[in-house]
Amino acid sequence: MYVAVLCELAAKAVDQSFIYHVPNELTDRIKVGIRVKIPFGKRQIEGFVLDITDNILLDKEKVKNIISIIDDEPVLNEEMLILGKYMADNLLCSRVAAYQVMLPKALKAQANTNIKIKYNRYLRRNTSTQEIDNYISKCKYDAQIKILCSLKENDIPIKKMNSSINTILRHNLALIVYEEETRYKYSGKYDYKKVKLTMEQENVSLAIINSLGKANTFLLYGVTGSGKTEIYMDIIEKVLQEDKSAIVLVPEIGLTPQIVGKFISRFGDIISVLHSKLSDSERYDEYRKITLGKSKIAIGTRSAIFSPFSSLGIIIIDEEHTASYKQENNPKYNAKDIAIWRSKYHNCPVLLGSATPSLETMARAANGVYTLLTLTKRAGNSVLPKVEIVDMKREFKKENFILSEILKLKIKDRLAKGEQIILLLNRRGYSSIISCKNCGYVAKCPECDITYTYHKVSNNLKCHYCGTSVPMLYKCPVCGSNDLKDYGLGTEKLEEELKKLYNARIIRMDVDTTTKKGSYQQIIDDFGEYKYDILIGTQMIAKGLDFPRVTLVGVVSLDNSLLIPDFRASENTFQLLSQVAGRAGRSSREGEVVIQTFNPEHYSIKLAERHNYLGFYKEEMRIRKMLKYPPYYYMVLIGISSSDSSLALREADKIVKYLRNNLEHETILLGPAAANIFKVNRTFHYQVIIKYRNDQKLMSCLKFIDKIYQKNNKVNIEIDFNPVRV
DNA sequence: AGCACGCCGACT
DNA sequence: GTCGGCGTGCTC
Repeated sequence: MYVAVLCELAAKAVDQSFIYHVPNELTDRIKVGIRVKIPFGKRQIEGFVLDITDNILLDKEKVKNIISIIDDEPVLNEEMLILGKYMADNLLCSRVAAYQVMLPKALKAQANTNIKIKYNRYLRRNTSTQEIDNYISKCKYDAQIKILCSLKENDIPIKKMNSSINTILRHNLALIVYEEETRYKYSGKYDYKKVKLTMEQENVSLAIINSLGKANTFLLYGVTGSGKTEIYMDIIEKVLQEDKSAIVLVPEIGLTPQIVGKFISRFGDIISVLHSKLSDSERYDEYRKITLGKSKIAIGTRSAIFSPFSSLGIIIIDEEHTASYKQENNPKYNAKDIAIWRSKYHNCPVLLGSATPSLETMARAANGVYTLLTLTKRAGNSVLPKVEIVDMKREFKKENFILSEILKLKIKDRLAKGEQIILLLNRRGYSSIISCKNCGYVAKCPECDITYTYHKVSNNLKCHYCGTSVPMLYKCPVCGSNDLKDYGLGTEKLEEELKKLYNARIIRMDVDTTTKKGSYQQIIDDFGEYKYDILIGTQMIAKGLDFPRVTLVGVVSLDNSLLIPDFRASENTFQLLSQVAGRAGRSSREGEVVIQTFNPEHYSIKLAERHNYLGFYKEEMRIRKMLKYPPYYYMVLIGISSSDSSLALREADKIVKYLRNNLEHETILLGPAAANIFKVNRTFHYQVIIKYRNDQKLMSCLKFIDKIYQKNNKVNIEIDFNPVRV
């Protein structure tokens, strides 16, 4: 017997199967999808068995024996094997990289870890209670009697053996059993009560329930607070009745801790929770619950889309517009695409939910590619908060550099009333942007409508889409002001300012206060328990939070978001504002939102103020069409990097030339241009953007380029299909 | 990826 | 004369 083995090495040079002979004593344990240990050159590595055969074309002298078998049961099932091939072909990643990303660390090839199943030891009754009572009546040891009495009712967990237990075992009254432990324990609240769906919710739910068993993609467009989670659970209940399983993707489980509690309360212990804050052992346990059939529902972040259920009934992607569904390193997959692929494999629907759908998704719904379902009403009787826009240009003249007059007053007012405040400060852009603090003018590339980035070395402004540059500006071309500099305001500075102004309890939440496991939850819990008055944070606090005591949300600086040199800057800003607005006033107390900006007239702000998603969609689509951006055009980004800056640029030029000569004429090529982050760890990054509608030659050209640069160890290239951050 | 082979410069 | 630099090529 011979096997085709895919070795663990992610290098594309070895992304092919290698043939090994299986010694007779191992043949009955070989299955497709298991891992085996193999000799590879002078080394010993692991690999996945892709195929089993008795006939090989290779010279039998050359074929080596496998060393050992690692798994009793396959770690890759048939669906995963096919899906990995699809990913490799469509994302231009190696097959191993595709398989590895599907598996928890404990099951990856050459995991090199010591992640083991944890067993708990129990003492279990092995005879009738009658017989135990008989024994007790004759027994003279209190320790034994105590154990036996509770043994009549329940199994007893055993940490250490002792003579009493040994005696009980010797008399055949009990036996030792081992049970698998799941190390992850949900520690949140269980205050969920099932509610009756409204008419509107009921109709949406029914539309999807009626199409269970068919591969169809739905967009559920529903305003914040319209009770999408209730609908998800209603559908899942039906799916479970049909003995099928469900996957629910959420942007970041830490952001929506309540959802897990709701699901456990309603469905019990048939849930696997999968997210980035789990330890490797916890993740392994949650994953095992799925493969063993103990779990019927997986709730998790991006990679939970690979949950290996044998029979999927529905895939739900909540907050579908979120960028985190796209993996930014290899393999650069989008969980939405994987969801749709799996829905076809399992014949089940995909449900994409959002209050602010991505333009791509909404456009597909508008074209009938996806089925559009709408929720217009907020559940309960809460109303959307009042939004107020503050022009920071005027505030600057009054020397209010951080907080505007009105926001200061409102904070004071809420503190006096014993209500809570959330202040949002966007993460600063990594590149330096030139905008006028006097009139709001922003330096942008006229062709790409992308903010220019200031480059210190060459002292000029560059467009990192098309690569053109203009001289540095010192005077605003609109109002003549000299105040063009980029000012930076961080969460720490804001905290300082607040401490100066108020006697309030302030907590800060950003990347460096939340890296530790559980610290995020701690902050959320503390704020929820009113241990603080003001929560300051980056956009991570915008999502999914639900604090009834919060009545004021202040967006301290919106412009960082608006000015990011990305064609989705407006879309992201609109989504952020809508998200934030949905946070305030979730209870009976009415909420208010104050937005501070230098661009108060910007359409994404104006339309967010009026909670007008469809208006924003229309306006943004018009611009995308004009500038030939997605969803009107598809996009591919080729990143070219090298420690030698001029070599990288030369190769990038070569790539553009090659593509220009080989792609369809209507395909648009932009660049090479300096990437958004030009220099990282002594490597210089350039990028080329391809915009296309229907280019039959594209894939083969990209495969060709990919192959060429595999052999080049001075220049590295990366290909990103439909990038989410450009 | 890693390991060996191989062909040129600076040393005891 | 040798030690070691890292370019190229192979791994069933």
